[in-house]
Amino acid sequence: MPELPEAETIVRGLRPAVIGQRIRRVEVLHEDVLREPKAAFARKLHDALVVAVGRRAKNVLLRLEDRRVLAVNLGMTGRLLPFSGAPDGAARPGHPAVRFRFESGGVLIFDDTRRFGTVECLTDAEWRERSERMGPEPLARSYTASRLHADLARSRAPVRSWLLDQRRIAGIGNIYANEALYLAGVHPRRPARSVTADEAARLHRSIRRVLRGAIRAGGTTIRDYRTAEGGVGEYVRRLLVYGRDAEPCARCGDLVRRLVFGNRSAFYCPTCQPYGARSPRPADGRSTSERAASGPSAGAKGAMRGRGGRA
DNA sequence: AGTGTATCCTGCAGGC
DNA sequence: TGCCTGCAGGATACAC
Repeated sequence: MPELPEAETIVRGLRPAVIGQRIRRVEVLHEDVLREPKAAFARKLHDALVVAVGRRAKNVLLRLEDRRVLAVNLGMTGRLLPFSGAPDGAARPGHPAVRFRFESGGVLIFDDTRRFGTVECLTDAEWRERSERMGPEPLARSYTASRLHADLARSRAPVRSWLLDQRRIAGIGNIYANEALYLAGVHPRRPARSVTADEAARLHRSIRRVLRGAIRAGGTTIRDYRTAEGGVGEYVRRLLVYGRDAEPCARCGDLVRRLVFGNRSAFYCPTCQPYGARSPRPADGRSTSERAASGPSAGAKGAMRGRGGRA
């Protein structure tokens, strides 16, 4: 999906288009992105005024009157596309799921090819309960390296799986987890609690650096993600390991490898991210799930189709 | 507590 | 050309 930087980019682009707009009508074209019957959902939103737009983790939040929240989780392929009136040719909705029609004549479309995304209208209390179940925001001032280290110490999960767990840290997905681990020199399969204080400090820095850099670049477009203005995310050109199976590491020239665990691909450089000081990779990792460096995966190559060159 | 697997869904690339 | 397989930025639920 859209991870934290993509959600943040959408939020920034959406603000001028939707703040101050009053929803006149809601049209649900695919009910499976809702968590309640469409009639009830549409009734809640009738005549609601959008007062602010924000983000929590990977969720885009349209704040309404009465402290209610329209919470949008973009899933893998969700997009929020505002149109002021006449359709311009930027990013045409190919799979509209929900259309919000404003009093002004403008329209906001939640478009989602795979429909893994969700759109919910929550009360202040419902939203707060939801938010409390999510981990800390990695870009918050209060999120320190020592906090990260202390939290990592409580889990035996592989550190890449740990970073993807929204209850532990919010907003990180597979792309930025892999990039941050690469920059920190930490093998993705290392048990979270084996990460030392020094490594946690490096990881803390690299997480922030990657997320901030991606926000500045407008996110990462592999295929479906678009900014609210319909543009692509340029961070795709700065990716150092994600999707680069069998390509040379930018730092040492060794070949980037792909591992599969936790049902997701992990990309790493075996030289820059040794599993341990003594054994360069998990003792049993190679025979089970590690792919030969000479066999780039069809899926990873396919996912990276059409992107630009290395930065 | 973790892992592997399956589920929701569509589109696309690669192999044959 | 077509058919089949596997993969994809996410989240969750299940059995082991």
